[in-house]
Amino acid sequence: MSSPFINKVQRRNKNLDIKPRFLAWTNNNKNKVFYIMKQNGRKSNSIEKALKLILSFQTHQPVWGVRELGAKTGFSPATVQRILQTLKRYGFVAQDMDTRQYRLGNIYFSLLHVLQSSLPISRTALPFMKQLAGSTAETVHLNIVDGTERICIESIESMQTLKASMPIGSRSPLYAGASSKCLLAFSTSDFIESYLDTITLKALTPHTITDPQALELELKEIKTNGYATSLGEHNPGLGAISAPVINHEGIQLGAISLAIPEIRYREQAHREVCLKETLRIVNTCSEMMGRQASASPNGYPEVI
Amino acid sequence: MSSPFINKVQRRNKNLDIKPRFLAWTNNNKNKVFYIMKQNGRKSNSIEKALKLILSFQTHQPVWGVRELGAKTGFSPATVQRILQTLKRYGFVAQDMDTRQYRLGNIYFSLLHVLQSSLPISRTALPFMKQLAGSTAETVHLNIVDGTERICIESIESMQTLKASMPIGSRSPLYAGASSKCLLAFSTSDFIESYLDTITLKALTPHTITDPQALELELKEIKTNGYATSLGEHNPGLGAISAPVINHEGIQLGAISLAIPEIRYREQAHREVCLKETLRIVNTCSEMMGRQASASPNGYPEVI
DNA sequence: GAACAATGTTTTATAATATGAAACAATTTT
DNA sequence: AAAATTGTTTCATATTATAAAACATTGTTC
Repeated sequence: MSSPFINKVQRRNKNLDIKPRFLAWTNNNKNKVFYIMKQNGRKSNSIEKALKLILSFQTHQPVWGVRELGAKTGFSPATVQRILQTLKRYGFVAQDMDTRQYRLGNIYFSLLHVLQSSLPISRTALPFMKQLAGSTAETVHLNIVDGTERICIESIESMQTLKASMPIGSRSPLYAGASSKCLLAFSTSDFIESYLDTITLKALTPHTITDPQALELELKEIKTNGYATSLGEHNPGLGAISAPVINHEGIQLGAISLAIPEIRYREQAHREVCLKETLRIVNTCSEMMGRQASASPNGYPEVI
Repeated sequence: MSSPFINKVQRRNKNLDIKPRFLAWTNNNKNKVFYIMKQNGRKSNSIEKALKLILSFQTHQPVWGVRELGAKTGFSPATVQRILQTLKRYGFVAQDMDTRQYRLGNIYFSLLHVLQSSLPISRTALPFMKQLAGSTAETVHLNIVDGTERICIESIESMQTLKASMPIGSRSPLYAGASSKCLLAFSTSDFIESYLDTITLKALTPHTITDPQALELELKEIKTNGYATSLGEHNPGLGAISAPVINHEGIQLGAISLAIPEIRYREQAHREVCLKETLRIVNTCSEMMGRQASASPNGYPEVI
C-alpha cells in the first residue's frame, strides 16, 4: 500500500485562505489546523454534505486532501473520509494512488452525455452549428439560461490560430456579452422584469453595460432586430454575434453564437457574413424545433 | 402551480420493463404498480441512494417521475421525492415545470469543466488534436482507461458529410477497437494480465476479437509497432487508428485516435497519411508531457 | 359527468444511520 | 530522535432517514 502523504513541494502549493476560527482535528494542541464554522443557518443532511464536497472541486483547486476539505467545508475528517469513499465507489470522485488525495471522478463524462441527450436542442442544433463553423471559420457555441446565468452547453472551436475559446460549462451573467443579452432579451417579460429588479450590473470589463436603462433599451433593440452583438463586454478583445432558437410555441430554447477575435470582428465584411450566416442557421434550427414538437411526441426531431 | 400529471402520449412512451414482485405504493389494491426488491446484498446509505438515483438517468430514459424511479430503484416514493428535492437544490437534477418530472441538472456542464482541468492530458493534447483534425479531416478523439473500460474525454468531429461520431463520455470494453486495444497494450503488464484473466470477450460485431490468445498476440504487436488499428471491431463500418501518449516515466496517460468511415479507411494512401500524422502528433504530445513533469511541479505544462 | 386511478408531495412515529472524538499507522519535517 | 501531519478506522451516542398513509390535483374511463 502506498503512502498517505504528500511531499513538501505539493504542500507549498496549497493556499487555503482560511481564517483561523476554531481549533480542530489535530492530535496535538499546538494550533496549526483550523476550520471555518458553518455560517449559513441550515444544517446539512448527509446528501447535502456529499454534494457540497463534490462542488468543492473547482478549476483553481481540483485536488483535495481529506483534512483540507474538512477544514474548507466544516465537516470532520471522519465524515469527509467516509463520504469520499462512498463517492469513490460510484465514480463521483477518484483517488490518486500515490498522494491518496481526491479529484473528481470520470463519471461526469458519462453524465454529460446523458444530460445532452435530455436537452433536445443540443442534438438538433449541433449539425447546424457545424455548418456555421464551416462557413465562418469562427468558434460557434450554444448557450442556455441556467438560473441567472448563461451557460455554454456545446462548443465548436475555430481551427484558426487566433481564435476565441468558449469551453462547455463556461458561464457569464445574463447582462454581459452577446449570448447573454440575447438569452435575456428573448426570455419572458416576467423573467426579464424580475431579473432587472434583483441584479446589480457589475463592470466585468470597461465595455460592460452598467446602466440599467441602457440595458433595457438594448434588450428591446435585440428583440426587434432578432440578434445581439457585443464587443469586449465580458472578455476584453472578444466580439460576439448571437441569435435565439425559438420553438413552435415561441419559447426560447437557447442561443447560437459566434465568438470572434476583435481584429476580425472589426472587419465589416466578415462581420456581415457572420451575422447573415448565423441568422440563416438559427432560423433553420428554429424551424426544426417547431416541426419536431408537433411531429414527434417524445421530444426528438424526426430527421428527414 | 402547475399540474403533477403527464399526458397520455407521454405515458405511452414509457416501458418500464419491470417484473412484478411485490405490490407497493398505490393507494388502491388493484395491483398496477410494482417494484423490484433490492437484490444486491449490501444495504445503501442515503448518499448511495442519491448517487443511484443520479445514475438512473440514462440516454435511453433521461426523464423520470418520482414513483417510476422508486419502482426502478426499490426506494419508496417519499424517499425518492426527498432526495430529488435535495439534488434539485444543488443543481444535480432539474424538474420540468409542466410535467413535474425530473432530468439531470445543468451542474454537470460545470463539473465537466473542472474535471478536464484536473486531467492535465486534456489541456495538453487538445491543440495537437486540432492539428491532427486539420491535416486528416477525420474525427479525432482522446481516450483514457476508466476501470475496465475506455472512455472518450475529448472529441473533435470531422467536418465532412460522412464522418464518424465519437461523443465525449462514450465507452467501450478494452478489447474492442483501436483506441481500446491501444490503451490496454500500453498499460502495465500487471493490469493486462489481471484484465485478460477476468474478462470474457463478447463479440460486439462480427469483427470483434473473441479469442484470448489472438488478443494477447495483437497486444504485443501493438506495443512493438507503437500504434493500434481496427476495422469494425466495436462499430460496424468504422475504422480507427490509435497511438498512446506516454509521460517521462513511461506511464501511459491516454490514447489519441482517429475514427474513420470504412470507405475512406480502405484507401491505403489516406490511411497511411492518417497513421503518419497520428504518430507525429502523439510523439510531440508525449514530449510535452515528459518535459512538463520535470519542469512544472503542479501538473500543468509550461507553454513556450 | 361521475367514478376511478395515477401522479407529485407532505406528514409522522419509529427504526436506522450518520456523527465526531480519539486512536492508529505511515511518513515528512524539525 | 522527536514532533507534526497525513489518510484511515473504531465506536458509543444522538441525529436523521425511512415507509406507510394521507392529500391534492388531474387524466382516464364508461
